[in-house]
Parts: sequence; C-alpha cells; structure tokens
Amino acid sequence: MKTDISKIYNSSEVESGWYDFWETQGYFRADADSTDPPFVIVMPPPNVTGSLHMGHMLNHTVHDVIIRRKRMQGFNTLWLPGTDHAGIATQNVVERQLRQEGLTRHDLGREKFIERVWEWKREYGDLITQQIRRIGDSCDWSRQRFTLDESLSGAVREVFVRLFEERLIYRGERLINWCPRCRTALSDLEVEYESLEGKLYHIRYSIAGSADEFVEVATTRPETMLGDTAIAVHPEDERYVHLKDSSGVLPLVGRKLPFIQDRVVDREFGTGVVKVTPAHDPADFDMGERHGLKRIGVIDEDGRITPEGGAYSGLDRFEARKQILSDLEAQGFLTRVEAHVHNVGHCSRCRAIVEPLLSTQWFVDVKPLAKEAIRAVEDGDIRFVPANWAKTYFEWMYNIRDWCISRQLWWGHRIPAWYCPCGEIIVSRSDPTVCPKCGSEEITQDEDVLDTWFSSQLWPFSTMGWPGETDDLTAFYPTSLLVTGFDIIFFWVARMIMAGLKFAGDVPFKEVYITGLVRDIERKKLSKSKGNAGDPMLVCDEYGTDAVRFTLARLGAPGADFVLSEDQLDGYRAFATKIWNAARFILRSEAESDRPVTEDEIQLDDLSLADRWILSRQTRAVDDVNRALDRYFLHEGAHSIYQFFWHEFCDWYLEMVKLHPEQSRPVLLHVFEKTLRTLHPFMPFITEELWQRIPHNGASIVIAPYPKLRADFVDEAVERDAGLIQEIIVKVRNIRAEVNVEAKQFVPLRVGTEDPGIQAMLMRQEAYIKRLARVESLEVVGKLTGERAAAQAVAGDVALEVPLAGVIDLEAEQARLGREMEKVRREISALEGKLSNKKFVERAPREVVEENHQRLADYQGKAVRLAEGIARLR
RNA sequence: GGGCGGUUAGCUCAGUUGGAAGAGCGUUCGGUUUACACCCGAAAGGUCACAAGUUCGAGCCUUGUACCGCCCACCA
Repeated sequence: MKTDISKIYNSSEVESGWYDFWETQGYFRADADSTDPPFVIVMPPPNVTGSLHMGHMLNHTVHDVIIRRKRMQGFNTLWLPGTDHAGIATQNVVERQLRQEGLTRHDLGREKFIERVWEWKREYGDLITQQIRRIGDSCDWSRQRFTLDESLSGAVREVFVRLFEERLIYRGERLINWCPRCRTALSDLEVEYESLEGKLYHIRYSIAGSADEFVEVATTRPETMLGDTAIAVHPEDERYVHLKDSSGVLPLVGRKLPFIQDRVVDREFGTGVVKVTPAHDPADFDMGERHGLKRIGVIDEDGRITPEGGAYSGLDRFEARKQILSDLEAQGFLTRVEAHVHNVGHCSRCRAIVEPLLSTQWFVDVKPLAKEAIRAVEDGDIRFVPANWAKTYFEWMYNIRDWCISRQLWWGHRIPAWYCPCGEIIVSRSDPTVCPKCGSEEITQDEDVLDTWFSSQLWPFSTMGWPGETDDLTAFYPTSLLVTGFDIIFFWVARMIMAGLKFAGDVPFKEVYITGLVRDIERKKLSKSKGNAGDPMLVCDEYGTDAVRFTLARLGAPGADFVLSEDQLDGYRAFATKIWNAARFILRSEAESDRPVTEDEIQLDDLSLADRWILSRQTRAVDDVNRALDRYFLHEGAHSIYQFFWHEFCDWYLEMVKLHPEQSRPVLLHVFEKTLRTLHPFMPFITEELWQRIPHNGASIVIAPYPKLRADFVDEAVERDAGLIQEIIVKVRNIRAEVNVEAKQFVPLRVGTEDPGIQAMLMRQEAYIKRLARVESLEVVGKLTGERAAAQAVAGDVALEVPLAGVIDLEAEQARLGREMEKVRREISALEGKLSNKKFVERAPREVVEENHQRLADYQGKAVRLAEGIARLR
C-alpha cells in the first residue's frame, strides 16, 4: 500500500506504469484450459498503416469496458488483438515513399517491393499497438495476430481452394470497377458515390439510309460514345417504334448502330433514346447481355483511350471528352448542353473517379453463403445491438452480388492459381511445379492478390489457428461479441458471418454491437487553433486517458452519433480530479487500524444513518450499472456511477461522515473501495492507482471481483429519513441564500411536524442538519407558532422556519411562499382531476392509483402548511 | 426511387414492459465551511418539431406532415 498521495491529480503520472504491470502479471491472458465460462471478443484489426483516431478510441473503450467487467466477474475473457495488412492503403503509403525517392514499385520489382513493405511494417507497424496499450486496452498480446501471418495466410489459401473446388470462386470477364490511379479492380463496396454537378450532353445520331432523319441521345460521358454498339429505346415508345429495324450512325466514327428495344429505358428522361456502351457502363453491359451486343473497350487501365478509339487513341479520358465535344460541336452533332447533377463513383482509397471496365477477374458467388447468413440473424443466432441494424444487414444480404476479389496489387495474399500454356488453371493448397494435365513446367502464378477483406472475413477463426483443430478454437469459438461501426457492416460483419458459418461451422459471434460515429470535433471550431484535437493521443495527453474513456463511454449510446467537445472532456476530467480528491480526503485520516472491509463483515444495525444511507444508495447504483452494462448501455452505466459518486458519495456522504469519522471509517473505506471497482472498467488507471493505496484484498483491481447486488443493503426507511433530512438542509440553505445570511453565521431553526416518528428521528439526527445547514439550534415542534421575523419553507409535509429577527423582507417572503403555493395548487388540481376520473381509477393499476392518492395527500399537507405560513406573515 | 435514423433546456445529448420531464456544459446569485475553485451552496430555464389517432393516461405506440442527416439503387 502506497501511502503518499500528491496534492494534484496528474493523469500522465498515474497512467504511466500500470499497463506494464498488468501485462507482465499476465492478467489479460486467456486460458484455453480454464473451466470458467468464456467471454471472447476479437478486435477489429486496425490497418498497420494507421494511427488511432477518435473512432477507434470509442470502439476500443466500448470493448475494454465490457471485457474488463467480464474479467472481474470471473469470466475467462479473451480480447484478441491484431492488425490488418490493408492491401491498397499500405501499398499506397510505401509507394508514396518510393516516389519521393524518384522510384516506382516497378523499378524495384515485386519481390524487392514486398520486402520494402515488410520493412516498413516492422518499423511503423507497432505504432498502433503501442497506442492501444496507451489507452489501456486489456488485450491478450500473447495472441496478437497479423493478417499476413503464416498461419492466417494458410487459412486464406484453404478457403480459396475450397470455394474454388465448390465452384463458388470463379474467374471471368465482367464489367468491374477500376481505379485508374491505383490501377486495380475494386469491389462494389469500395466505390463511393458522390453527387456531382455535371453536364448532360445531347448528341444527334443520324439514321442510316436517311438524309435528314436523326435521333438525339443524352449522355454525361460523351467520350464513351467511341464504344457505342447500339441505340436503345423503350419498346412501347411510340415516337420510335418505326425505327425498330433500322440503324443509327455513330457520329465522328461512322459505325452503324442497331436500334434495340429495352424496358430499362426511361421514356421520360431526355429524349427517351439511349446510347449503349456495354464495355463502360453497368446498365449498358446488362443490355448488351440481353441483346447480344458487341463490347468495345475504348478506355484502358490508365484511363486512356484505346486504339479502338481511333483518332482519339492515347488521350486521357477527360482530355478525350473535351476533344470529342469540340469535334461534335464543330460538325453540328452537339445540339444542347444542360447542367445535370449525377452520382459519380470514386475510389474509396484515393478518390479518383472510378472507371467501369471490362476485365478478367476472380469472383466469389456469395449468394449461397448469404442464405445461411441471413438465416442466422433471422433465427436470432446473432443479435444486433441496437436491433434495427439487422435491417441494414438484411437489405444488403438480400440483394448481394458477386464479389470481385482480385486486386492488381503486390501487397497481400497472392491468388493461389497457376496458369499453364495448355489452358489449364491450377488452384491448389501447395505450390504446383508442373501442370497436372500436360506436364508442362511452364506454369506461372496469377499476379494478383486478394481483396484485403477476403482475409479479414476469416479473422474470428483464422486468428485461433483454423484450419487446424486448436484448443483456442474449442475454447473460444464462436466469440461472444463483435464491436464495430456501421460503416463496415457490409465489408466485414456480413462477410464474417458468411465465412464463419461456412468454414468454422458456427456463427463467428453471438452479438454485434454497432457504435455510433464520433462527429468531427472541428464542427465546434475547437481544434483548429490547437491543431490536432482530433488525435486521441493528444487528447489523452491533455485530459488523461481515463477522462477521455469516461467521456466516450458516457456519450456513446449504442448506434448513436455524438459530438465530442472540449466542454465534455473538461467535465469528465473534473470527475477524475474529484475522485482523486476524495481519495486524498480519505487517506488524510489514515489509521493504523485501517483494513479491507468485506460486505459480509458489515453489521448494519450498528451503523449511523449516513452509513446505512450510503450503503443503500450504493447498492442501487451498482445495480443500475450492472443492469445497464448487461445491455451494453455504457452511457447509462457511466451516468449512474457518476451521479452516485459525485452527488451522493461526495456531496452528501463525505460531508455527513465528518461528524463521526472514526465510527464511519470502515464503511467509508468499504464504499470507496467498491466504487473504485465499479468504476474500474471505465477508468482503469486512476482506479488501480487509488485502489492500491487504500485497504484492499488482492494484487490488482483488474482481477478484483466486480460489485454485485446486495439486496439486504437496501433500506427504504433509511433512504426516506435521510431524504427528509437532506430536503430540510436544502430548504434552510435556500432560505439562507434568499435572505442573504452570511456563510459563517449559524441560524436558529424550528421544524414543525405532528408525526411523532419524524419528530424523534429529527431529534436523533439533528447533528447532520446543524452541521450541513449551519444551524445553531434546532427546535422540533408540533405546529409552528409563527413570528413575523421568520423565513419559511416546506419540506414534504414538514414545515420549517428560520427565526431571524430583523433580516426578513416580508413582501419578498410572501411572494416566495405565494409562488410555492401556486405550484402546489397546480399539482393538486391535476391530481384531483386524475383521481376523480372514474376510468382512471377503474383501469389503471392499483399501485399507480395508490401512488397518486399518496401524492395528493402530500401536496394537500403542503398546501395547508404553506397557507399557515402565509397567514403568519401578516 | 427505396431504406434507416434524428427533431426534448441557450449548447451537446440521455430518457424500454406508456404511469410525477433528466444530465453535462453554459447562465444568474452567493461562497477562502479543516478533499477538491477542475471546487462548494442556491436558483432560473422545456407546448418533448407539427397534426390527427389509440389509451384512464403518450416524449415513448399508430398514421400523416415538415425540416435535417446517413445508407443503398443501372434515369443515361
């Protein structure tokens, strides 16, 4: 037990040593052989390139609060950490570095480049795991994983091969999303649509064999016309039925384009005539399929016009657009240009405009997997918190489309497919050396790597050793809970569910907690001047990690966005300071005889009112916290413990205890110690620091038991008595403030009540009133006799007056009591109205009716006493 | 076009079997009371977006309206 305690709470000092202690003691390590019930979370692996942002910190706070409490409750907890190789993101970072050296990845070649990325990872990849330690996350570092670890790569390969064998992975030429900047294919999810102000160009296409007849098409992308292979109209559009069997002529190129009829054409839009470019537009691709159209690719992987584009060959796509427009205009084909807002797809990594391109890629046929995954959520095998996110999940799953998984990158899991000149494609668990079909040794491996999410989707079981049959899988799979943001429900959550069911034989987790978004702090213009208030490490430096964690827990209701502001952080830093100062107060009067006090040792009968009251209130607070946390309502749990600690323990109990410090010492120590345990999941550092300094059992608060409900500590009568005393104290303080009594002056107090029980109680407990309300003498009478020089108030059905000669302003006093009376009358008439309503009395539950009667009686008593008080003023 | 969420105190937000409107910050007034001025004490402040409905009773349930936000979608 440390005895010294600094006067000022210094968060960075408090937060510096404990993590190493916890880690070396092995408190965070899970035991696959334990017989305790497991509680398991796998950490959503952050990108190795990354550094922690506020979103992470919120997410990790939720994780850690939940997992620390479970650990204290005796679960065999595992929080498995790790990082993601993040294909495009990481490769971009290293390529940027190379560019500064005047190099491209091609200058290095594949092997050297990958070695370079690994070097980079070794150097910087630890940053984020250090940050994770800094914020106190209680993860099991002995089980840390990286998606490119050998065993995880083995899992990826196994899954690829199995899906290929089941024909759920296939290779084919499709229209895919292509990022010309990253030079890779993207999945649909990696394309982000942005509404942009563009132009709608109207272009005249003449009719073949007719001198003056023409149709007008509208397009936002004139450059794709080079790849047009048809003109489409709606089959029931009378304006164009006559063109059914004719052709149009492509301007500038002269190619003949057949007219086709298709129901997707919107007759209302533009002229109702659409140019069809199957190689560069998803809708046109589908039409091309339906009508057997030729596909002419006119834009290449760099976003330049291909030789198919004739005169425009080699031009950048946007340059070509300008050129084509000016040529069209010069030749009179461009009839009209109008402003047009439309959605443009951007690469989610580099923001370049995505090009729909015809390309041969690998795909997963996910529909069969989705079926099981939908069922798992429908059947409640997986529960979303909040529940409505399941709708988002279903929506996507019902409409799920094939997943393009190949990426033209070097950093990632290389596709385990080999090609033989004979045409054979070999997909295998081990690297082949010869073609099994023709025996050729000329086989070459596919150059591409897999989408990063292909490996992430296996995370809950690949990290535990799958496809091996490991103890960890037996002990910890399926995991208990996944905590993540709604932005990756499709990318990750849905795919893990599919993969888990398919390969690990069970759902990957039983519950999914969806966090909200931490809205940009800049919205409040708080950070601009400070530079980086959004960086959680800087925020933790400034406010203390415990305070930041508490703030996030307090504000982040499941699924709800919130703004993190400096005001909020200030408030919860003050909370940490408050805890510190309370501890200082307690440690001030440290005694030799101090020792840990367990609940069972407490003899309720021997205790003061204050002690019994705080035990009762704490019991309720602990119960509130537990019920809130059982539902993952961290915000409510944080609120309950905050209110209890500050406004009951500090504001009332510590003040009351000053009357009988020695007598209350055991309860004081007990309640404070238990409060620290209740708080520990939210504020791990300060609670450990203080817990170690006060009497306690055990080596660390990390493994101390989490407080449970002690129903026998709840005492309604005590709470009622203490409540009345507190109310009287507040009323006296109120009077003192109203009539400007100096703080140091003690005043006389007279309390009137005809209830002998209350009279006796007040006499017994008068010391509290005297001290906390600064009262010199307390007189308890049946009825207030009244003098003019008295300020009056009513607490419950008890009246009181402060007989202070000469200081009272009669008019003000009258006005004050009048206002009070007004309120009481309003309550009475509302309650009378309610209770005279026959239907209410008949149909409302008896307790509710009874309660209303009780309240009415209370208010009526109040009214009588107020009336007496007002009368006595005259 | 479809789906989801939001609208409660000056600000940021809580509010689950429907049963007396809450917190933090801010505001006003007063405070060197032996833990704490990152504090203490006292107070002010709300037609719960609007409208109908269900109910004895609605911030909460139903329907509609308005505004704001997000997601999905092949009107070029």
